[in-house]
Amino acid sequence: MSPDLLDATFAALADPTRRAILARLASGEATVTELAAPFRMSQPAVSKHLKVLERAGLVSRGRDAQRRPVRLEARSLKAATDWLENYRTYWEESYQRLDALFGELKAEEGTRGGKPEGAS
Amino acid sequence: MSPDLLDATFAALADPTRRAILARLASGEATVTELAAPFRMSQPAVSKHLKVLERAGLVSRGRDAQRRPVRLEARSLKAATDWLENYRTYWEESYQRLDALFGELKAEEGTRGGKPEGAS
DNA sequence: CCTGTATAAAACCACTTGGTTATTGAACGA
DNA sequence: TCGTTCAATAACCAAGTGGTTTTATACAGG
Repeated sequence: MSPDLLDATFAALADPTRRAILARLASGEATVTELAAPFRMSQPAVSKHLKVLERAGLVSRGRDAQRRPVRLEARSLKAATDWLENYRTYWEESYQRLDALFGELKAEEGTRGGKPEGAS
Repeated sequence: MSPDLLDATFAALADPTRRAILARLASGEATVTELAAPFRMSQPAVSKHLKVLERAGLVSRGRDAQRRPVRLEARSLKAATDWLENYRTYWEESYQRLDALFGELKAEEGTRGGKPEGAS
């Protein structure tokens, strides 16, 4: 995933209204007015949110007469999740490795030459 | 995870500088000036980014004399990832369920009473 | 006690964001 | 063709963001 897309995706997910829109879309396509209804918010406001979601690739638009149905774009949702998952795993591993090392050093220092725990 | 924390977390992750800071922290604690060095950016700017990361719980600060070492907060990183993963799974499942249903309906309609594909 | 160092805080600026209302555009239905 | 409906665009506004420079604070060490 490109950094720009990551920026756009996380930024898109950072808004509760947009997360609610995604949640709503999980139960099927919807038009802009349908999406706007529950939000006590004007139609243009929702259109703006949709544009943000679209720029992040989280959503795509169809065409049905004058309606522009919105649908979840599962693929790019998965891409974003995978990215986070991979990085998180890596970060966590590094952290734990360092933490273990630090713990070892501290233990050594404390006991002056008698490693207490099962340090490899 | 509370909506506010989700907002803060995704917003924090939406900035490439902050993601780079997290990546850097995976290889160990660092001070503000250490973190600021590679970024051709002033120290206060980095301090602001750190405050954003801290508000999201992604990072915590220690105290070592006048230094304030920053460390990755693996736990809340995991919380965020888990949240996304759960929701993504749910969304994707709903989507696929609906998509399959839609495919079935279309097939029925198209062939007028002779399901062509292996629809269960 | 003064000096240097590490960080935070303040004040400021340009740009973006999330919202509004009003207007325009596109497609249908009669 | 005319009105209606769904959505996008425009123009605007308040508040937030990401950066700056300058100033203040806290601590260590001679």
